[in-house]
Amino acid sequence: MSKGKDTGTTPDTKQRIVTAGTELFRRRGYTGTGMKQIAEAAGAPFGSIYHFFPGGKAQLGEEVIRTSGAVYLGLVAALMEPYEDRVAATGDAFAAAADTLSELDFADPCPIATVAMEVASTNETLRQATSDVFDSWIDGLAAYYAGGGIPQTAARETASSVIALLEGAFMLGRAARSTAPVLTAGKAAAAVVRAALAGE
Amino acid sequence: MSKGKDTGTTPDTKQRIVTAGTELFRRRGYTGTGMKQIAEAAGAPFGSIYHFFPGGKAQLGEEVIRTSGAVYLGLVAALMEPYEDRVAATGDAFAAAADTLSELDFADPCPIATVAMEVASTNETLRQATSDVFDSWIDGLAAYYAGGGIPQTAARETASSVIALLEGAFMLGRAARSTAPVLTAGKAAAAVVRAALAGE
DNA sequence: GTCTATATCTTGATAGAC
DNA sequence: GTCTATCAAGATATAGAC
Repeated sequence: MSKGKDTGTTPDTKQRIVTAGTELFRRRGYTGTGMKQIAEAAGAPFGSIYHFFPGGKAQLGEEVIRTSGAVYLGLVAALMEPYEDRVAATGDAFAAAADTLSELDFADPCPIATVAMEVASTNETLRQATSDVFDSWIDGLAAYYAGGGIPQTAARETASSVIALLEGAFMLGRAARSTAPVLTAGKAAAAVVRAALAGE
Repeated sequence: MSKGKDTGTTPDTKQRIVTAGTELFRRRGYTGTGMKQIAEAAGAPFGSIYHFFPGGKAQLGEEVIRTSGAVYLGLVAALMEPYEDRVAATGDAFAAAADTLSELDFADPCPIATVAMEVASTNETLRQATSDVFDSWIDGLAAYYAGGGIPQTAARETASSVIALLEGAFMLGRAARSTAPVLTAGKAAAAVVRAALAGE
């Protein structure tokens, strides 16, 4: 899975490095995580990181952002699309997110949020990567809302606000070590979707 | 202003250090900012930082969080309380926030958000400080909404969601280098307040 | 209280044996 | 491809002259 052809013999050290990076970044942030910590957590020798990522920390960071972004796009789709009722789906998704938050012991349920804040004004390449990921999520969610009868532009605005609500609620919830802000945001998100369905 | 009695003779190096820390933290984050950078930006000798903050970076970080938290509590109050119409006030506040975002060239308009994400799982003292600040903002905004006729608990939930919406919109806007997510979130926030006023 | 010099540790990254 | 040793530069923090 790491390249075009996979013989099945590779232990895939590279994937373990990406996974370890994802887990550390969401707890300690991008600048707060060292390459040595990642190597150790991945059970990989230090030099292997630079073998697979000659571009160093920035290249690894970008791969972490883009791959976890794609994974979460699929997760959200799988979670919500079974629902016909867009309002109920939105509320339930926030309830599930609240569970995830406490299961992670208040590490960031969003794998790219902390990194996105850190790099927005400091690293143009990584900033663009986080922007692309957020865009893909908004597009996916907008398509789902549009399928429920919300006009295209309104659907995209609704999706943008719902994701903003979720990310902001994660921030408040992590700070307070409480799931309450996320559950409360779920009610607000449902109200936003309801208003959009009613045509503002 | 730095201690109990102020003779007026002090040049107040301490305040310049706190200001420089605030500005750097919102652009480069907590771990991404060095003590040397702060000293240089403050125009203060390096040793002065440890003179005023014997507790080092963590003590400075806490002071930055709590003081800028108090400042922003006052700002928001001054911005919104003149309005009688809670829905219009909320929408206009987001429009003003969008302006600030672009004026800052997409640095974080919220002085503690990036830091809050970084420290939530890594530094209990600083995490508590960010939690206290968010709480104070929610309390202040909740009182304003309650003054408009929203019942106590609903007012606090509304305030929590509005702040989540704002923080999340800042995140999306910074990543995209666009004010659109903030303006869009303003409409959603107005809808949330409107729903609360209508009694859900 | 101001400021410089420095100690100590950790970072990202590289070289090169195997 | 794997792994170790090491580099140069950065970090936080401290000591001590003034």
